[in-house]
Amino acid sequence: MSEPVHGKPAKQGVVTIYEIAEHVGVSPAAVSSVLANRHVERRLAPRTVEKIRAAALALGYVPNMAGRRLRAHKAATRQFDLAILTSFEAPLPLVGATLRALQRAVDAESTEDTRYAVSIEMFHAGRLREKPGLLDANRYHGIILTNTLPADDQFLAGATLPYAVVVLGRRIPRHHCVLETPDFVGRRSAEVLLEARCTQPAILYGRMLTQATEDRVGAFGRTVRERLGRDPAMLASEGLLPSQGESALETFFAGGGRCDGIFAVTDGLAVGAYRAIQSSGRRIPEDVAVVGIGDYEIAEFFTPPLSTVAGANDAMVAEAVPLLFRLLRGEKDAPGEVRVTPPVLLRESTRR
Amino acid sequence: MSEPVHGKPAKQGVVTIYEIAEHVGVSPAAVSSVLANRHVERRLAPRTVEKIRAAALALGYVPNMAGRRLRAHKAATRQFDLAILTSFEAPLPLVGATLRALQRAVDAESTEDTRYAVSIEMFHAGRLREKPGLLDANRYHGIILTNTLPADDQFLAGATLPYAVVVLGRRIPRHHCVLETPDFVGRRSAEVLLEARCTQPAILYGRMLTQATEDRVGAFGRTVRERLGRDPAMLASEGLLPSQGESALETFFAGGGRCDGIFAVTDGLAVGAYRAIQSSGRRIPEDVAVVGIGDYEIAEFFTPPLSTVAGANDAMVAEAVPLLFRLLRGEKDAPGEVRVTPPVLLRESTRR
DNA sequence: GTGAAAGCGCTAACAG
DNA sequence: CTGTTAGCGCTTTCAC
Repeated sequence: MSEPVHGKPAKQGVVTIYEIAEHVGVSPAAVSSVLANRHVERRLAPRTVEKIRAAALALGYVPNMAGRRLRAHKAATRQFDLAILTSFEAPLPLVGATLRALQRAVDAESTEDTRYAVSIEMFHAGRLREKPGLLDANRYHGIILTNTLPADDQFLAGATLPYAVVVLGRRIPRHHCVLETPDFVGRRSAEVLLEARCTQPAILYGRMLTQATEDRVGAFGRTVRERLGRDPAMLASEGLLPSQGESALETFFAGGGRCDGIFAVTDGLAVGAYRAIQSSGRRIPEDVAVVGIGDYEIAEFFTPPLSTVAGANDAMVAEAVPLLFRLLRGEKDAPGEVRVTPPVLLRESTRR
Repeated sequence: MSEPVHGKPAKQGVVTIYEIAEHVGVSPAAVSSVLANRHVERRLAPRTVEKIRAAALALGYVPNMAGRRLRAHKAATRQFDLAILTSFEAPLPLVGATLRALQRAVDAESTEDTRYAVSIEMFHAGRLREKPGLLDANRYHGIILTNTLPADDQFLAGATLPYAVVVLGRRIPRHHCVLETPDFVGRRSAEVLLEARCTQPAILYGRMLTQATEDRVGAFGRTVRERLGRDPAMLASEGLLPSQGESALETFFAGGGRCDGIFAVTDGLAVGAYRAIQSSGRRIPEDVAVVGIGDYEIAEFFTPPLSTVAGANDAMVAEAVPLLFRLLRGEKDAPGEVRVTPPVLLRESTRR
C-alpha cells in the first residue's frame, strides 16, 4: 500500500517539493535550490529553473516553514517563542507597555546560544478558544495573556495550556495572574468623586466588559451605594471610542438624566464625556467632576487635566515579565495571583 | 566519527529529548510522552515519569517548536505565516488598525485546508537589519513592513527578502510600496495654515523621522518658503509624547520665538502643543492656529477640535492587504508604488 | 510497561 | 548539470 519513502504523490495533501519535482521530472534537491534561489551555484539549466518555477506557481506551492526551520536549525541554539495575546477590541497602551518590558527582558537575556522571538497576536474578544493553535504545544514556549472577556476566562479556567502562561489583569483559577488589587480602582474613584462632594455620581463604561473593568464598575457601584444609600447612574456605551462615550452621555442628558460626577473607565470614554459635558454648557469640574483611568499618559493633557485612578500598567508589567521568565526556566512557582496597587492622581477635573 | 543515527550525545548542542532519554536511561518515546502529558495512556511507571521530569528541568530542556510542528503537521493543510513588522517607537494604534484589516482578510480567506497565522513583530527603529530571522526564508510567508527609519530603508533597498513584502508609508526601490501621495500632507497642512492667514508658521516634529514624516516636514517647509519667502520655525522635540511636544514649544516661546500657526506631525505632539499654547495664555485658533494628522480619531475631540490632514491609514491598509495576498498567490505584480491621497478635515483649530 | 523505527518537509553534502 | 542520501527534533504507531 505505502509508497517508497520519498516518492509519495500525496494525492490529496498539500503540495510539497516532491510533487513539484515529480511534476517537472527533476529531483527534490533541484526544486529546493530553485526555491531558495541557490540554483546559480548549482548551475541548473535556465530552462529547468523556469519549469520548476512555473510548476511551483501552477501547483500553488506553499513552503512548510516548520520543515525549513527544522532543517535550518543551528544546533547549539535554543529558541524561545514568546507572544503577547490580546483581543482586537482592547486598548493597546497596556499591550505596548507589556511588549516594551518583555523586549527589554529578552534583549537582556539573549545570549549566543539562546534566542527569543517575541510577537503580539490578537484574538476576537470572547472567542479566545477559537484562536488556532492555542491548545497546541507547538507554537509558544510562553505567553502573556491580557484583555480577556468573561467568556474567555471561563474557557481558560477549564483549560490547561501546554506552555507557560501569565494572565494580566484577571484572576483565573489554576493560572499565574498579575492584577490590580481587587475593588481598589472602583472604590477609590468613587471616593474621589464623593470627596469632591458629588451627590449624583455616574459611571461610563463600554458594554463589553473585561473582568478588570467589571470589577471596577462593580466596586464603584458598591461604594456609592454604601456612602449615599443609592446606586450611581449606569451609562453603558456601545464601545470605547470617544464618539460612543459622547453619545451615551448625550442620550443620558437628553433623557433628563442628571449627574455631577462621572467615572469614565477608559481614556477614550473620558474624552467623549468631556465633550458631551462641555458642549451641553456644563463646566468641569464645577458642574460635573470627572475621574478617569491613568493607564494613558494623555490624561494630564485634558482641559482641565483629568484626575485618575489606576495606571498600574508599568507596575503590573514589572511583575508579569519576570514571572514569565521564571516559568520558562521551570522554577517551581505555584499558580496564584500577584496584586498591584495603582496610584491615585488628583488633578483639576475633581477639584472643587 | 559519526554516531549511530539516533544516539547522538550532541555534546555541545542544545538539549533534546535524546539527551534526556540517555540521561534517564529510557527511550526518547518515553520522554516524549511525558513532556506531552501522554504518559497516562502509555502507563509509564510514576517513578520513571518523575525521573524524566526532573531530568528535563535539570538539563534545561527547551522544546524545539519546529520539530513539534513538523511532526504535528496535518497533511492537507497549508499554513501561511504573516506578520506586521513595525518599530517599537511607532504608535501602536495605527498598527492595530492594520492588523485588524489583515485579520479580516485572513478570516475571509481561511478555508478548511488553508490556515493563516498573523502577528505583530517589532524591531528597534533604524535597526531593522538586526532583527533575527529577517533574511531567513523560514519565518514568514509574507509581511507588511511599516514605520521604518531612513537607515532601515537604506538597508532594504539593498536587500532582497525571500518572501512577500509590502512596505507601508515608504517608497523603496524594488519593493512593493503603498504610501501617501508624496508632499501632499506637508503641502496641504502648510496651505491650511496660510489660508488661516498665518504669517509665522512653525512645524513640530520628533527628532527621529520616518520617511513619511520627513517627507511631510520637507514639503511643509518648501511650501511655506514658496509662499512667504522664508522658512517656518522648526521645532524638533525629543520624542512623540505630549510632554515632549509641550516642552519643545515652551522652550521656543521662552526663547522669544513667535508663531501664529503650528503643524504638529502626530497627535501626541498636538496634545502637547495645545497645552503649551494655552498655558502660555495664547488662544487657539485666535493667536495660534493648529493643524495635525488625522490618523487618530481623537483629533475631533480636542478643545477646540483639531483640523487635520492625512489620516490615510485606512486607505493605505485597504490597498496593502489585497496586494499582500496577490503576492502570496504569486500573481505577477511588478514592484512599484500605490499612492493614496488623504482627506483634509477643517475644524475649529484653524478657523479664523 | 517500554523500545524501535518510521517519517513529517526540507536542504546540504556528496557523488556522479 | 543533476540525483541520492542523510538527518534536523519530534511523536506515533507497532512490536515485544
